[in-house]
Amino acid sequence: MEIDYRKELNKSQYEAVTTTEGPVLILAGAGTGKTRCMVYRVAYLIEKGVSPNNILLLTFTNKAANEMKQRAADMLDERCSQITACTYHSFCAKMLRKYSQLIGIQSDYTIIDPGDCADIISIIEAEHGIDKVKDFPRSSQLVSAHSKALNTNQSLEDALFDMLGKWKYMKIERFIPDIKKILADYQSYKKQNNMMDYDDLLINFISVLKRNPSVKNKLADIYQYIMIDEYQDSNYLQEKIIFMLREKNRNLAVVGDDYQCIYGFRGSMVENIINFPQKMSGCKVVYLTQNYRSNQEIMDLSNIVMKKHSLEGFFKKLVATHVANIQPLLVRSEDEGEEASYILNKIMALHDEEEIPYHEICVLERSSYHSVRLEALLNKMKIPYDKYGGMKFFDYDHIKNFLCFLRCQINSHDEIAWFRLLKLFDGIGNVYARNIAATCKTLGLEGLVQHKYIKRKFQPDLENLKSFIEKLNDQDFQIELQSIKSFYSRLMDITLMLMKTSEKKRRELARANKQAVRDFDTLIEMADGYDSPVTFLEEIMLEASPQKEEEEDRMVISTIHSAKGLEFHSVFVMNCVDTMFPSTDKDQIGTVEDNEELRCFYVAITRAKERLFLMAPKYIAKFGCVEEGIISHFISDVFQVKE
DNA sequence: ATGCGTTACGTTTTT
DNA sequence: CGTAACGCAT
Repeated sequence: MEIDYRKELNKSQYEAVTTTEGPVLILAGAGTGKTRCMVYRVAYLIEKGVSPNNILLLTFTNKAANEMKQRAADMLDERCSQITACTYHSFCAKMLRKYSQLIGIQSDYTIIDPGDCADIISIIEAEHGIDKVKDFPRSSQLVSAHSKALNTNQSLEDALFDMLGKWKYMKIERFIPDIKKILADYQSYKKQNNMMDYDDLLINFISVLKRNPSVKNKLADIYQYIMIDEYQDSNYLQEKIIFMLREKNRNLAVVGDDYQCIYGFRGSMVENIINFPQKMSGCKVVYLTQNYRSNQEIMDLSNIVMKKHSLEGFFKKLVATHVANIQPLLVRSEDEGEEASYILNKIMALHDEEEIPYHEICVLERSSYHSVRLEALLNKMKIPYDKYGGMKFFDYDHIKNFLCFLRCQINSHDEIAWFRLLKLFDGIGNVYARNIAATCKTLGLEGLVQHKYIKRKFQPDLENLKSFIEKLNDQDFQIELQSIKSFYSRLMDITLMLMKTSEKKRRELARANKQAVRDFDTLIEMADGYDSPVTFLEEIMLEASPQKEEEEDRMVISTIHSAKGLEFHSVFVMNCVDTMFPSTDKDQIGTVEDNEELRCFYVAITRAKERLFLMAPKYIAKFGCVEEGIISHFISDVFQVKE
């Protein structure tokens, strides 16, 4: 099928799509057809005769990558789905499965998530005997400071300072040498145990490229055309990778919008996109400013807010295609309860009277707990919704524990997985678990029967566990998952029985257990199509959400961070009051944090196509107390307040 | 050393 | 209001 690019794209989009040689920066404001450009670009390259094998498309989530591949394939043909399209992390993971031996790492390494990292740090702290020192930062804090330092090329001290603030940093400053020692041990622990955290995927791939020019050249030759989505959110390490692959051939298209850089806390650097033209000589810059998404009223609001408050970046004034004669609304409800019921009623009105399908309605929130009241109402009224952001499926303890059964089966020396599993048994707490896990680290399964607490009452349980895991090895993957489900749920029942707590708590726990078992079924469904735990675990670690069934018409509740790239007929933005959204207040105007909040606000309002409701309760609950809700300083001077 | 009950304390966002 | 660190009794 022939595609008429000139007809289907506007002038700047056409330029963005057809500039295939050399570096190009595509500055695409919200709703200006960024994704469309990427999809057409893939099709264009392939139609021009470029082999799919030579195209690399890096996106922010693997979901986005798959969608773009699919759209290009639907438009042109199946060849489009043969391109390499994934996140930086998945790409590095794939490359390391091939090349990690070159830097002395086995290729069957395990990917660990920040929770596992924190567990490792705790174990190391215990070895050093500093697990009970007062004021010592929590292991999860050390993990994120360490990660931030690496991703931003900062010193550990600076990263900790940024994270904790001056006051708290002073309290922990004296621990810096200890922290550095722990982190050094942490690095060697991972190496010894054949593990990589998210940052290692990037860092180790960089060292492969650095130490092996032949590999670098080979990959540069394979991936002749590289495209990167959401470039404003790339960080120091990610840019480094791309620049290394682009030393010779410079066919690199980066797409993004500096106004939408909202991952600074994770090391994203707006400077990467802002300075891209300077860094890549001969770079062409294409501006996309024609907005196809929102009505002019919504565009006016976003233009005015950015003009008033934005401190840096390329100023872009976006133009809409149509006027709606409906203004965005600022809703001043009494409190958060009324905010929730206002949203609920409006949703029902939109759906029932204006016939807006649920999936065209979205509630956005700065933080994922803001919607608890609303969710209760939606459940009560049986309005179906999906929730994006916040706690993810694979972050839940029962899911992680479930996966630890698999991990122990695959690698019976996986200390971290043993540590988690052992704590499930009655009578085993942190200390016993740590020590027995350490034994398993060296002895594997035998560790369960050769540790130093062999006479304790939990020993029969451990022997049971041992034979259970041994049996797993002979089973088909699906059957294996079923066995784990029944083993683990029985374990949960027994633990509940042995507990001596109030009837209230007991009922609560029983309900949680039931939910857990339902989640296991979801997990088992997700594993359908995989025939081994190894590949399943890898995919899971890098894209942590179960795919939902498409049929039902469901509305969306999402954090703003997880709503990137999405659009809806009607959008509600919750809690537009200082300290909630933005999380900063008037006193912080001019700080980097405040500016990131502004960009976050920009992302939020530009998700709306037609209707936009900015919610601002007059009173908000804080730590159980009530506080006045002060209208977000980004909009207080823009809106006349409607009561 | 564990596990329960008490108090203090603090709020993001995620590959 | 909910969670996490702390202290006391097993």
